[in-house]
Amino acid sequence: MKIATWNVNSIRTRLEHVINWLQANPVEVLCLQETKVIDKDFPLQPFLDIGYNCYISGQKSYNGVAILSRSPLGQVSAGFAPILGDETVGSFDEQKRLITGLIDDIRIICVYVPNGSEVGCDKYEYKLYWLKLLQQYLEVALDKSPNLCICGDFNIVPGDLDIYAPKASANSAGLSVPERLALKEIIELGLNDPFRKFTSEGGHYSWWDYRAASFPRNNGWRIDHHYLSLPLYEKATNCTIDVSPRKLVKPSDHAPVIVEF
DNA sequence: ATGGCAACACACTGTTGA
Repeated sequence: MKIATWNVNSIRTRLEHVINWLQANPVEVLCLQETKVIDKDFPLQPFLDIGYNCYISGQKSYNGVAILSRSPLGQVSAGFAPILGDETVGSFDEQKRLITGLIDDIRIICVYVPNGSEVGCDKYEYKLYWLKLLQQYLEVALDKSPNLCICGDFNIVPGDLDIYAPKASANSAGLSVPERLALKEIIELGLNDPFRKFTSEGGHYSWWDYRAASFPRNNGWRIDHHYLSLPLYEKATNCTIDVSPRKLVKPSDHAPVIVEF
């Protein structure tokens, strides 16, 4: 089984790329982020036509997540509130950043972690609190599901090997100590990064800035990840970043990442 | 230090992204 994640930076703009990619790479599950479209305008039919069930949670202009799956998902829900309750979550589900469903006995969670903008600003504080909620959410989810795969755009560079210029970017959102600590605490719930099971060297990235010829220079960041509970991690046979869609005309700034088990 | 590129909306400029 292959489970892929891809921040598409607008599903309507990237529709042809995603359809073509799925036809060439018929993964069981594709998790999408930054769909940037309200649910009634999501282009469902092209995905139904090629055999994917669609589960979507979108909003106007920003954010938005979706899970596409060859077989129907069970127990689908969006946002933190179905697990954590309205009182804990407050207004944090207004931004559509999490959707989940069950395939076989595997809990799939698709996330778009906030960007954070600049260290110390309101959006950065929002990101840190959002990560706290995610941690609480995962504690419950892991308790219920021994087989769990969370994947998406984490907007955090886990280690200095995961970015082309760690020192120059050290003060950027995505690298700060509190963000990395928040991710570490999430991982320590019992999750594992399958990319690092198979690849120990640096130079492998999933996002490249549109500006300054970042992609041809491979000036990238590895911020799109899967995290697997131990039973799944042990079964993982491969985890790769497919850079080919990033080479197309009008690409997303992110590349898809695929785990196989 | 700054800007560069792309997508979107109460659109031709401002905001967001990472």
